[in-house]
Amino acid sequence: MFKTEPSTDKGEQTRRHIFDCALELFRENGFDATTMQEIALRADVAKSAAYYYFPGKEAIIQAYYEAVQDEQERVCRRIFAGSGNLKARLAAAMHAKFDLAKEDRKLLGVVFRYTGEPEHPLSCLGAGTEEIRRRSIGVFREAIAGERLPKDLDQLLPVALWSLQMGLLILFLYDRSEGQRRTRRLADGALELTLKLLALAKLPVLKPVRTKVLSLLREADLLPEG
Amino acid sequence: MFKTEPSTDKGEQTRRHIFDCALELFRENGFDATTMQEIALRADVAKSAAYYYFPGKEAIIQAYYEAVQDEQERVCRRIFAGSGNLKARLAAAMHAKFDLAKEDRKLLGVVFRYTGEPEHPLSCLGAGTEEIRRRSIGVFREAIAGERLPKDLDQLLPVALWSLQMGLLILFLYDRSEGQRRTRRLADGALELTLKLLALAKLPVLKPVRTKVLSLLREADLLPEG
DNA sequence: GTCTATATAGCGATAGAC
DNA sequence: GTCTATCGCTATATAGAC
Repeated sequence: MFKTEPSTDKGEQTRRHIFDCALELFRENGFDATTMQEIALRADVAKSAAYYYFPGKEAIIQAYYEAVQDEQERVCRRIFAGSGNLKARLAAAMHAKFDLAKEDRKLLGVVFRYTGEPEHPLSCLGAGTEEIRRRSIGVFREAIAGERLPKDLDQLLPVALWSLQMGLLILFLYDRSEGQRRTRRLADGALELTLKLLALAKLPVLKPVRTKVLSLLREADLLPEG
Repeated sequence: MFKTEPSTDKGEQTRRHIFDCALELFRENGFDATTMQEIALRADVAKSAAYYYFPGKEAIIQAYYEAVQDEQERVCRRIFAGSGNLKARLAAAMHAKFDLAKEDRKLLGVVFRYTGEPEHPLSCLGAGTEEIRRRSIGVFREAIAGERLPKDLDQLLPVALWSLQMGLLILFLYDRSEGQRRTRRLADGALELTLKLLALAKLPVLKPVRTKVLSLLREADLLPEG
């Protein structure tokens, strides 16, 4: 990956300090309007010190997204330990990320900047972000862990829910309703629908459809273990 | 929009010439590796002449995407005039864009660069690209024009098909199979499934689901005429 | 390993020529 | 309206100091 993990205490502190200052500036003036120069200035280090820890501004955003992911996992693990209700667990996973990102919607948008560029190390669907994506999908895997589903659905659901979350995150960024309640309602509705479809998927009429969907996705290499 | 429409013949020629040279360079060296300086150099104009016609490199990509859209419409109109088969029309619309972009997959990725930034003029979901998006959806509207569907589905389908196309386009960029046949098969399968679901949507069992989906999307402002 | 000083090259804005 | 010359600012690589 991209990170230059500092190996000393002092380095760790400097890195953290640069990171904090950068986020401050991003929040004050926006991502594009902030320069590495300004970040270094506020952190009281030379510009090249900032580059030593982060290859560029985008790497700082990536670190920010990883922090959000850490926090989501912490929150979800606590909730999953308590509740046995599937719908509540899924809703918690979805809304946790919204809650964490709601003050930083402009920053979050940058995470999607290289979605269309497979080779870019920061492409949110590319090889460079595989680990964080695996963790992000893992949250949903844990959410449905107790459900005893057929094996194919057990593979399909976490990826499907993660895709849903990514799509909703984009809508979230465009949602100008207060507290983004429009997107939150859509998320709730989509989850309800997912659960309904999950039940329907077992009906005889829909059996061929279910098989078709799964084989299509498998062929397109969109499911784990090809 | 972003365009500086030249009003003289000479201006139109210069613009076109800069555009052609830029595309050449993008194809040779990639988008990010190409500078406005180099573009101007190849086009035999001053750098600021390039900036006079295009506010930046991204604007050139936007113009490229508009050219692709023009061509897709031309191709589709010809096909739609001939064939009455719904599935063939939809497949034609999907594959037309793939065919046009297949040599320029790296360039196309840049079109998605500002997807997560609503205010950016080049955000492919933002206000600045509304016209081209309307046209892109319109292709699917024309494809289903002869179908006499219930009014709600008539509104839903074009937007749904356009979303499908956008999603498939991203997979298309990541698809390293020869001729991107993996994505093309997925597209065919997804269309088949869509038509199947369209038929199923009329079954009594699924009536509440259909209503739910439509009201959800309407609430989230994802359908025309709110 | 941590960080600074320095150097090159591109971006994009401006004033103004034609 | 079309285009040029020029300028200040930024990104980022490199050599090397501590």
